[in-house]
Amino acid sequence: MRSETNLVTADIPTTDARRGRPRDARCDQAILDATLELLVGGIGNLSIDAVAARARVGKATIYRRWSTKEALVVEALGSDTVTITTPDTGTLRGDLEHYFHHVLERLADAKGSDVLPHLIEAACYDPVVRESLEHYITRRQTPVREVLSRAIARGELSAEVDVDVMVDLLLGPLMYRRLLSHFPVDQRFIDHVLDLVL
Amino acid sequence: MRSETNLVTADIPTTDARRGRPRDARCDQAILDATLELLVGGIGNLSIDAVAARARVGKATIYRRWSTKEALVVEALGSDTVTITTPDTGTLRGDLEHYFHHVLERLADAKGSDVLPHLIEAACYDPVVRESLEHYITRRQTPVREVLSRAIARGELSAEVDVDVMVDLLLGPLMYRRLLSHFPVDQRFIDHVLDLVL
Amino acid sequence: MRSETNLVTADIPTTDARRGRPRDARCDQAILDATLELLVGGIGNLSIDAVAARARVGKATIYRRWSTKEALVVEALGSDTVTITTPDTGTLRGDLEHYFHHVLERLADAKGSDVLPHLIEAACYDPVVRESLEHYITRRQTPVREVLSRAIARGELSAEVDVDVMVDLLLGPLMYRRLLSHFPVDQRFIDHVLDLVL
Amino acid sequence: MRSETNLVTADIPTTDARRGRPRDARCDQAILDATLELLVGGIGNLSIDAVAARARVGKATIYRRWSTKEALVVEALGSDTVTITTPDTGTLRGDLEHYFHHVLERLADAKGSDVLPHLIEAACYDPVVRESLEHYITRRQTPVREVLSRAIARGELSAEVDVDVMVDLLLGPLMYRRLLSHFPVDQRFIDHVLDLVL
DNA sequence: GATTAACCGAGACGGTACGTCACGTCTTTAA
DNA sequence: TTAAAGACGTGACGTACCGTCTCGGTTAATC
Repeated sequence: MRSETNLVTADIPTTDARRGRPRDARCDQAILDATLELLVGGIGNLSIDAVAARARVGKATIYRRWSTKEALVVEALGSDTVTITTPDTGTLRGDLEHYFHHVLERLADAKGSDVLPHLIEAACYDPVVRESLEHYITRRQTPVREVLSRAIARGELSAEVDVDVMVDLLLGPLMYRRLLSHFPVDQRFIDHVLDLVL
Repeated sequence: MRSETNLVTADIPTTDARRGRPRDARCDQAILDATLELLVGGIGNLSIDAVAARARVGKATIYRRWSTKEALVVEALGSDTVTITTPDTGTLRGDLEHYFHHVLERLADAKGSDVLPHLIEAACYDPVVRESLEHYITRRQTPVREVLSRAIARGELSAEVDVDVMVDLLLGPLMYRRLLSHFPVDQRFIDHVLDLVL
Repeated sequence: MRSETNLVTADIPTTDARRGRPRDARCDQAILDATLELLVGGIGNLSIDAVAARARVGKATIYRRWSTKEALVVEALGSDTVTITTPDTGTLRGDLEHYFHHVLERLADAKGSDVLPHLIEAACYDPVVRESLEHYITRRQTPVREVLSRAIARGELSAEVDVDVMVDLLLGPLMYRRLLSHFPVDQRFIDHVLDLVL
Repeated sequence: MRSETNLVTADIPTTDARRGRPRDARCDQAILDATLELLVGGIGNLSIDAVAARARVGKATIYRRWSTKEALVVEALGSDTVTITTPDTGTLRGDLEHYFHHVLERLADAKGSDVLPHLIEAACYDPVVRESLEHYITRRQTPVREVLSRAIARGELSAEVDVDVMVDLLLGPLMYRRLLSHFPVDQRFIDHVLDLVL
């Protein structure tokens, strides 16, 4: 399974079929778990040495799978399989309000987290991280895209609307305010955005 | 001058008047120059040691002035005094198109730059950097705010619109797409955003 | 043949007859060849990984045969079957001069070789290597012993002389000077030694 | 003092006079002490990490002074300032017997030590270690040389005898037997050697 | 003019983490 | 059972920066 969807793993030669001792899946899991556990202390305090120690694994075993710390972190975050449920309230506005409500909660929980900003920076250097990050982001956008699609199907939204742009328009302001502005990201802000966009 | 607007410089006691040898202004400049020169290689390759070596300055001379690497970088970027002109085409749409045109150009120039993302991350840890970053961002938003204000004055835009939110709504999607998405930031995208927001 | 004289090989159970796949003799040869080839770069750069890679052999295949790197090296060197001829010039002095002449030539060839010193060190840890090293040394001493025996038989040397000590007295200074001193090991030195000992 | 006689220290630029913070002599001592303490466990178990930890010193502080582990060990051994007293019994034979008696004691104490063999090997690679090792060896030979000089002054030994060769002749067999032979290095052996040489 | 205090360059200091290498063992498929 | 391949835990390697600290030596304002 990992070999199919893996975007960030260090290159595996895969010369032919599979020769030699296969990788131990328990190692993958132990490493990812350790990463998530250490991640709560901020990505700045997350060292490969620490992950290796906590996962009771050699460092080489980590480097064999992920070429950089960020690649590892992205995958660890991705394995955080909190299923994002797609709301269905009947109206686009209702669905979005529902979705943003959850987002606000998550923001409040992990407020001040430096993980995403760090990955954004890492993505500048490492195209693999970049790709993986985009993959992660896309996954998180899924509910919004579905909500929008349904709205178009219902005729509530013009079929001419570019869903990609619409997603950026809904999520971009939120991210922008959080990362770069001193204004609060709260319910009032969400309402304003929805008022203006819809 | 520096002492007035400086937000990130390390505390200077300046207990009384000033005794002892005064700081050498040429050092400030040499350090900032060295920083800008090394910054082209990415902020990841910018070490204090390297800056000190290139500026032919002791490390302590840097730390005496800036408490962190990011504080130094922010100030070095601040000396990048490209004045952002506020367009005035008569219509809000025209003004914004004009403004975004410039932004696109800048993005194309320094594409893939990691400086802003890095500062965003640094701002998570260091409130001084955060403040300075917001200050920098606000400065860059000035033209948009002015354009919006004029539109409201002209009655082209409802007076009820929250300008702060409107700014996020215009700039957020752009930043979001640039940092997190694989979709291109181009004229077409700008048009779409303006179509939907206005 | 190997199984008879082998002193350092890892234990082979050979419990009963032979079951399973028999060992491939070509592996032995490939490993020894690879070892000798890599040995020219110094024993410090000789890793089991490298030998395995060069011999196109699994590491386990090496460990199955030799328990340590040094055991492997000793055996590889052992295949260096330069027969040491015993000179017979009629006089002890002449025989020894003849023998040392050859030794000087060999020293000049492989000067600076680190193999013997390394084995000496390895012998400190591993009694098997120690034994094998002594065996190797004894083999190289054979001509001297024979020459001395003949001298005693001829009455040229007192029958009371301890041949073992005499051998150390002749070869020790040479080795000592080569390994630990900055003085040259040359014909003049040999002459001096012979003058003093005989 | 160190700066005068130091043979193995990593190159100090010494661009001019002395700029920058001078090296802390206490670090030198702490490192050498730690090295000697750890050396009892064999040189194979002596890691730079361990020395640094025990000396409560950063690894860089070690590498700043000694480029290799062996260079460090040699200097540590050299700092072992057990003064080797020169015996004076009145006769050459008596002096040498006295000296060898001490040597045998030392051998018995540190029997099986791998330090010297290891340094001999290291000297093959690193000319600095080689030089330093020779220096160390020469220092240990001092009593023998003095004893021989006195014997020549007394007329007990021909003035034509090359002292350097004589030293090799006396010490070489001992070292040779210890490192390469299975014969014991005992009083009997010493007596034999002295009988034959004198 | 002497004192004093902060500056300056240089670079040593104790640390932390890095990414690599080799070790010797283990685990797979294939012969 | 051996073979090739290569993953595994371990542990040391030597390097790079970090931010702090000492040096000898300036450079003014104060005494």
